[in-house]
Amino acid sequence: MSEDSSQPSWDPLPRDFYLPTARKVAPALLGHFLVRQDREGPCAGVIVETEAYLAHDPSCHGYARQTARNRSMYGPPGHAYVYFIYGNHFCFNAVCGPEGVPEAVLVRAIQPLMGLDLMCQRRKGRRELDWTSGPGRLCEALHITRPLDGADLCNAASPVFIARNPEVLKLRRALGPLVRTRRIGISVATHWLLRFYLDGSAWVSKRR
DNA sequence: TAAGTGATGCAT
DNA sequence: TGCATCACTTAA
Repeated sequence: MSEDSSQPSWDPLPRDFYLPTARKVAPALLGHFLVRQDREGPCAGVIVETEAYLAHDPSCHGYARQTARNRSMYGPPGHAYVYFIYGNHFCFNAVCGPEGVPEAVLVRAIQPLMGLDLMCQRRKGRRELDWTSGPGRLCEALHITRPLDGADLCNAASPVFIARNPEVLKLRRALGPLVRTRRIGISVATHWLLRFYLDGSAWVSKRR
């Protein structure tokens, strides 16, 4: 028995990967793997769309001050920041920058890789392109909810983590070009170019 | 294009 | 306490 779905050989990105500003980390995450494992089994996808939220960015949840909701953003890098929005949806972020500096990368879309049956179930049989093409959609497909807030993304035993793609450059070439645009759904700092995506992926949530 | 959904955070 | 806001999704 070499490897099976119960013992995947994922190699988590190290904590110092998340130490730089989210502006740098957001594009660097493209092509790596978001991995979720729970009682139902493992699920994973290629990260194809991200947005950076910065410490001195008025659209960042941590901009004003630390609160109960954004506490994880102020913690050490390489942990999850998961929040509930619009009464319906969760959004998943990777905390960046040193402890005390509230920065994070919102993962807006992944391209399904494994656990497709689970994603299909959780997304109620919708077409595959709609499973994970949006921040709320991917959280539903991977069953990412508030209890995962603060989870360690640098530990392969964690319920959610990010694994290194050893062929990330090759994959970026295949799914490129890498496009940088304005962020989606915000009302301030709307012109800042902090959204990044791989234009060749059909799972990108919105073009432009 | 707009309604739904409920936690959050700031103003009372 | 009250209420506007919200890093979204779906159905139309």
